[in-house]
Amino acid sequence: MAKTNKFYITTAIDYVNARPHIGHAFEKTLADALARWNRLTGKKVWFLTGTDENAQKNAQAAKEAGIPVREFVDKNSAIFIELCKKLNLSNDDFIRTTEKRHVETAQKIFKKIYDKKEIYKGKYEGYYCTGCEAFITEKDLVNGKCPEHNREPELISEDAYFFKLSKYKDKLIKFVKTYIVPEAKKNEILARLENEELKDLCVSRANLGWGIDNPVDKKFKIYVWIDALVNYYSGANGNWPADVHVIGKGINWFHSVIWPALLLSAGIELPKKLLVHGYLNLGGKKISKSLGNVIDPIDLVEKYGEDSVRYSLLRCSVFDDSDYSEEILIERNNNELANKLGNLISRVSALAEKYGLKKCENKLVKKLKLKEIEKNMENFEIDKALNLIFDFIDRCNEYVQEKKPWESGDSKVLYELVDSIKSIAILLYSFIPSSSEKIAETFGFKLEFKEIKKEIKISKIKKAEILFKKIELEDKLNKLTSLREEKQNKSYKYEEIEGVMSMEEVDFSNWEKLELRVGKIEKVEDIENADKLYKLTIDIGSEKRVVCAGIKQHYKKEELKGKKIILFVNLKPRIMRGIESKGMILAAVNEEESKVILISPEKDIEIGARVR
RNA sequence: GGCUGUGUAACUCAGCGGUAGAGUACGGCUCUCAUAAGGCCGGAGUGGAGGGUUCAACUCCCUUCACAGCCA
Repeated sequence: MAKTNKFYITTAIDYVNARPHIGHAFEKTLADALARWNRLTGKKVWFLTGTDENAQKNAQAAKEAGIPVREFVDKNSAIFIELCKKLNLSNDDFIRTTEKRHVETAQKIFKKIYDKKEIYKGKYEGYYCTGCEAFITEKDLVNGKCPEHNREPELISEDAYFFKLSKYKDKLIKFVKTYIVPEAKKNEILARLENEELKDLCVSRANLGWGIDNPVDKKFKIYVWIDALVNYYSGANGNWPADVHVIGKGINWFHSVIWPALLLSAGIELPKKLLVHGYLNLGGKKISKSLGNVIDPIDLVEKYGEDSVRYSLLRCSVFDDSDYSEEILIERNNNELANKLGNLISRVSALAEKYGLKKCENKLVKKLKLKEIEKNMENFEIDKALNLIFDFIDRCNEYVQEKKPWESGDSKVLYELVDSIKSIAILLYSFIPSSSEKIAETFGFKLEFKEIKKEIKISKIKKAEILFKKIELEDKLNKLTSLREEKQNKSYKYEEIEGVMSMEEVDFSNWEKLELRVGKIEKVEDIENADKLYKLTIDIGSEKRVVCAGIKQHYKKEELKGKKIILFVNLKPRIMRGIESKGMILAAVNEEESKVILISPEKDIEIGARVR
């Protein structure tokens, strides 16, 4: 593959019907790190991100909020722009699909494919869910409602425009092999391409007033495929084809199959790579708005600073799902940024101020695996590159310990250390840019990749300011508690809507879904700061469960221990006071809740017995 | 339901046919240049479960369980 000197990278564009969550921040930060890295290594970079604003979903959300759509999307996309600034992203452009440049390009491409007779008019019949913005098949309906949005879809039979996706199957199979990273995600698409029949794709929808007009038939709008995907092309600013599209695994199919097919049809060059990243989980649960476990990334940056947030995000696995939480951020900030890196800068700058530097061969820097880091970055393995950089930081701290420059006053050792720090700061520039800038300023070097190989110029060094403040335990607890409460309220609300706790009559199939079993309480523990809750460890035969129960005011620990009770074992787990509660024990409760009486089997029976 | 992936120390994860690794947390020792930081040592795991292939399996194959994702 010929090496070009340009690097065009994009992120997925975001729906603006809600505030950005941490997943958005993750993807953008990943892309930014890659953009900055390539810029650093001398490429001409174009980094594009943006918002998807033409979706009917936005019109709907605006209606619910009671403001004009235009105003609604302006306001919300502004929040995404703010997020980019807060995260110190180096994006060269920010595209909004309501912009003229995009609307015109999308129409041009639609027309081009239409003229080629690969978009044709046909009939579409089916259930349309306005939440999904898609037709859903009858078998996916639950009680006649879309399971994801809990609303009834409309039965629509209408004229529609279709794209001949099927035509490109073979070309796509070939293309995808060099396109998708990582392997697992590639195989997923390949398997489907090879085994399933490609159906033609509906590329129009009825004109409901909001969206991009279908250029060949004003009764229609352009549907999301062409509308949204084309942003990468309309925002390319002469840099097409894209070198990397960074996307989440949920939209792999669209980017691996639909997007290239559209481009092939329109006679446009194909993008080079598709980086499919994993999702962030919060406490083991998928982050989703409906669950209410959203961390607002803008708040996070305001609390902890952009580099701590960026670093903690970039430390997550690129390809696999990872756990993310405020605790993890704090841990990484304190241990890695403050204790290891920050402290190294601090101690070396102090020693350098005192004893000065003396030029010599830098043996220490040989332990830096530069080639490997470069290779990792080429393969988008940011997490691995960071591992290697931080390994080297450890080596530097060990070196200080070993050589004891505070005793020897050895200015050669200090030279080696400062020169090594130079490499570290340059390598970290893509990840924690403003911190790298501060380090460069302290030691007087330029943040350019080629400087790694050059000897550092000796200059007068002054002890550095604190780079990363440690986050206090007290702060940490307060913040986490408030976040957690917020989460609990939201998720409780969600459950209510679901009707799980409602008093309506239920039919047998609903009852059947609930799994009640006999369990034995093995352990009873207090939970810090909780005056009503006990943490119970319950043996249910097949396993042991941790369940939180609000019965502290009604039962003593001794009363509970060894007791056999009945519990729900297939309830959705819930985080209570930071403990994941996997189940709920049954109790009879009177109106004013003064009496809470646990339900026990009337005679002895095996642990794990089903109650029905 | 079909397909794909994941399951390794208390936690977060790495590795991968050849005597189980890192970081954090925890316990002990130690230095004092530094952000009560650093360094050293230590405990810790029947590698989801069960089979098979092999001289040898966490690593390959099969089955099973749990979780996650995709199904246009």
